[in-house]
Amino acid sequence: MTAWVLHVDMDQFLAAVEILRHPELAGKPVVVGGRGDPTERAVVSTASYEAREFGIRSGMPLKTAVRKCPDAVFLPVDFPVYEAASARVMETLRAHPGAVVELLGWDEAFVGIDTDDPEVTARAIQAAVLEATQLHCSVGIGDTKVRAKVATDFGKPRGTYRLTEDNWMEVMGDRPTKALWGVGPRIAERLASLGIRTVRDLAGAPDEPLIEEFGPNTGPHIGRLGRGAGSATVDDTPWVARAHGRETTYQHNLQSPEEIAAAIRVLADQVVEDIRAEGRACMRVHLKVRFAPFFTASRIRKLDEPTYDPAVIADTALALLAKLDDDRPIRLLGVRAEMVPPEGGYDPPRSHGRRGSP
DNA sequence: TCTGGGGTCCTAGGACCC
DNA sequence: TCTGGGGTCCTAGGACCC
Repeated sequence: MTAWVLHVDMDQFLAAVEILRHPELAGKPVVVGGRGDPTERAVVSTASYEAREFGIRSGMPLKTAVRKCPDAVFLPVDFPVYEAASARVMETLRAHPGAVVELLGWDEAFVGIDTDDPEVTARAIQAAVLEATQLHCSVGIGDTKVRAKVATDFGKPRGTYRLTEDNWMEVMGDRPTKALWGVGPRIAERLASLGIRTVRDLAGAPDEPLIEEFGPNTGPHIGRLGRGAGSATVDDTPWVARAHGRETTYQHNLQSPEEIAAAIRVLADQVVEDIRAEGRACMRVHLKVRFAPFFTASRIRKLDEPTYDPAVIADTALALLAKLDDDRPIRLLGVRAEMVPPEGGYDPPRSHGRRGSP
């Protein structure tokens, strides 16, 4: 028996859930995003495969999507329904004998499992998820988390794919560094400035220039990504939130001090609901503001005393905003409350996009 | 036609103390 | 008159992911 990492990823998750309860939408271009109104300021959360054929992608403004496919069906994001579907999926994964399940998001998880035939296990998991939820998923198989995660894309839709030390370079070597999980456009650009463009370039790069460019922790981490190396340990410790925040893009830019203050109070009230539910007080307030046309700033302030008082959080956010001293119209405001850590701290300290050692 | 909302972690640099 | 290191706390801001 060998220890394997499986990465289970639901196919077109939000769109698939919507099609389940609206079967007449099967086969049609379906776009889930915002309030389902493509004339509003909002973006695509998930596009069905049919919608993707028109060039519609996640993160794209709804207004762009409707131009690409005027006949697409636009639906609002319905969080409670997706949460329920997600819970059934994760339950199913946990029920698989010997599986250790680490959630990565609503619609994906790592599954650690000892097996001689990971493809057979992957197929069994796909069948179990389909039976329990009528939803399809793809499964990446790897000898590390990074390789399993990257492998999933080659298995989509409804398939499996295996990436290990043996075929990593053959499959990934000529691809751009951006194809790696954890390398976004900015890091890809900085790597290119070092002459590193492909995964093979990165895998062969010595640590020193990476450390110089990205720092002592991140530099070697990025190098390891190029090799597909890294942790193979799937950790099922329940995730504990560090912070809760709310942000809103306004359909019309905010201009007057009164409407700005009112908007911040609304956000602070919502944030307090969330941290009360968590039972941990706010110790630091983060303000995020996007001025029109598109300049984003963020500021943080530690509170003298942890608090659940929405007025304190709102006043702190307003003070941070005042300090920015920028009177351009505002198109987005965000208030985030960093919470007091739980007794004994975060254990183990970890996260999804974890960077650095080990 | 401008570009969501929920998160996490990392790096750098200043302030301050010993 | 010039000026060491080490450590911690805090803020600013960047980057990534789903």
